[in-house]
Amino acid sequence: MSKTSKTAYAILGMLTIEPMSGYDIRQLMQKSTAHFWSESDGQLYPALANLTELEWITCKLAKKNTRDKKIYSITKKGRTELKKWLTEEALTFSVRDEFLLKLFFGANIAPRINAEHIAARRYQVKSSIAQLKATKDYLMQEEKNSPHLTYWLMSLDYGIKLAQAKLAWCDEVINKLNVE
Amino acid sequence: MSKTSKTAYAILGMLTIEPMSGYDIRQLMQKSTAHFWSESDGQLYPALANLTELEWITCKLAKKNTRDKKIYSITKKGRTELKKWLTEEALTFSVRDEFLLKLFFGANIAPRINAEHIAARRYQVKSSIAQLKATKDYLMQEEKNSPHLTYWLMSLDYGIKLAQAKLAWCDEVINKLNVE
DNA sequence: TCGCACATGTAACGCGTTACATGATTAC
DNA sequence: GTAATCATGTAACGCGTTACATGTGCGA
Repeated sequence: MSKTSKTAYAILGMLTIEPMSGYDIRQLMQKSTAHFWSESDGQLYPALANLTELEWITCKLAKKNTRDKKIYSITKKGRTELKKWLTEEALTFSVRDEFLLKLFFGANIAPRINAEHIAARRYQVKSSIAQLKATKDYLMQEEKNSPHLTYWLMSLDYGIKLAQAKLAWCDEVINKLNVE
Repeated sequence: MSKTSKTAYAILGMLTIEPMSGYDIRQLMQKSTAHFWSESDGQLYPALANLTELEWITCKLAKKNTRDKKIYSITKKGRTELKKWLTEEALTFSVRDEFLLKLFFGANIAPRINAEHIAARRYQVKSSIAQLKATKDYLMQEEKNSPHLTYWLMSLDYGIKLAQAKLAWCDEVINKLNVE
């Protein structure tokens, strides 16, 4: 197991929800953790093979009509490793926001162009709020009894709160640039 | 020039503030853009050499006492390229927050442990707010006449607003976990 | 019948980090 | 005298993305 990559744990975590295929995991990540964590295909599939070899997960072939599908489940060993990781302090945190980097150097171009960039960002943020809220409503209806619900809602509320702060900031700075 | 890396532009932008050494650029990044953008030594120094070769920047040796120091300046060509980039829409945006990933899977461990993680995070966020505010105060006093000030304050306000939202979220979810 | 969603993977590439190497100066 | 800061770089490594390869099933 690699010492720095968290891909394995992201997979293990997803498999505590229910047994899933690699494709399902990717879909679920895009719907649920994308606003703070994501993995690409090139990470996911090799990691699944590796975890199977380690016996942290097992694989069962499912015939879905004529097409094969690999359904992965977490093992006892896998659960132990996951819990160990969940208990440790989180260290990895990285952001790279090209938009803010450009704005930081905004004095080099016309205020109008910066204002346009902010307006575009505002639109994106607004869409993301709508999407996060829709997911929240969906979960509260469809996953009422899931033991995961509390934590899923927490991570969603985090995303919503941050996005709302971003929105408020956009409005504030657009005003500042327009009066200049 | 690489098509995906923004290191070159981050350097060019910094050099529009004033001529600087590689060491200065790194220091400045850590003090100013770290909350949304950063570069490591292994990116910075080769990029400086590369940009000099392209004539987007120039290099002058400064004798600081007996020790050599390379002071870089942005060229006209460099300014043109920077402005071009600043005008284009920002595309790169990535976050990886291990803390939130762990919380998302929090149902697998005791609520108390999750609460502890959140408390640790709360402390970090609080420190970062203090630091961002201190930087803001410093800039408003010491850079009153800089043409960059408006944009620097905007990026700081972004960081402060977001951190405050994070703080509010921490308080909210800690309460939720404690009453359970 | 055309395109999209489902489904699993591999290979190349290069970005970005970490550790290493070196040495001067300054503050305690 | 010794630890921290100033100062510049290189080399190895591997994480993570992107593009490629392949094929099925289904709805319009």
